[in-house]
Amino acid sequence: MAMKKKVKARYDVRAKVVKAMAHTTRLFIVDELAKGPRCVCELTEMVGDDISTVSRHLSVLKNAGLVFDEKQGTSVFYSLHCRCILDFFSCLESVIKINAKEQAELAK
Amino acid sequence: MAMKKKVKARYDVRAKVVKAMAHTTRLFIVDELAKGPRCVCELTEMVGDDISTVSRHLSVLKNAGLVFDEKQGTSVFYSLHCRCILDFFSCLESVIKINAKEQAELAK
DNA sequence: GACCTTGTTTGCTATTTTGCCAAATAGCCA
DNA sequence: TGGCTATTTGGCAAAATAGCAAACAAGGTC
Repeated sequence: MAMKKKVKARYDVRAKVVKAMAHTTRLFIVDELAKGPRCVCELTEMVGDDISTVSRHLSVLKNAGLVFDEKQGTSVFYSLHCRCILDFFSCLESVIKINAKEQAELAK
Repeated sequence: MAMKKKVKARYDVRAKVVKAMAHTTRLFIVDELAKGPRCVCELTEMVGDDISTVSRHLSVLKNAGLVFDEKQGTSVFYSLHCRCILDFFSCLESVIKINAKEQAELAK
């Protein structure tokens, strides 16, 4: 009658990862971490939100298994867990480009 | 001081697409549409939610430019706008697999 | 037209997500 | 130890989402 439990569970796992990415700031952070490890205060500086907010975003990403952290002195450096996340961005760009083209088409 | 407007705008556009995918049911729907066009009632049957809920999910996907709809008699068929969305799933699976492996490693 | 069937929209409530501030924690250094 | 810096966590209010049910719309059929 409804989505089977097993099937639902599979999509739940996927959704967890997608949800972790589903925020402007977190997308920015992931992209930034692609360039290398960054500490919370560096990211905070770039993002411009309160440090507690940035820390919270990072914990969301960490919780989804997208990043990991390492303590170095009093700082905490975050890194991408797996560069395959970056494929996301190319997927995204394709979708966005195609939509833009479509939009332009309709505007004619 | 904060993320520059232009940069933020770019990530906002991306986030909109990711957010549209950030739901168990919507991920399921996208995957199902990969197999071909489906009408709302078919999807409703599979998902098991109220038809109004499914309709709303579809409008979210449509609004993000991920799907489009065509009326056929009294039914409305939805289709994937661009198959490149499916690359998302392979990205997701990579991430999930790697995390699972890591988990197993830690459990040792 | 009356009446289905299929979908969309609206109203409403419940839940989740955001993001700031303040308090708590942890590592350094004097 | 005290004080300073970097980060996390708890509390809380505002905003966004989710999902049901009822009202509404649009195509068919008789």
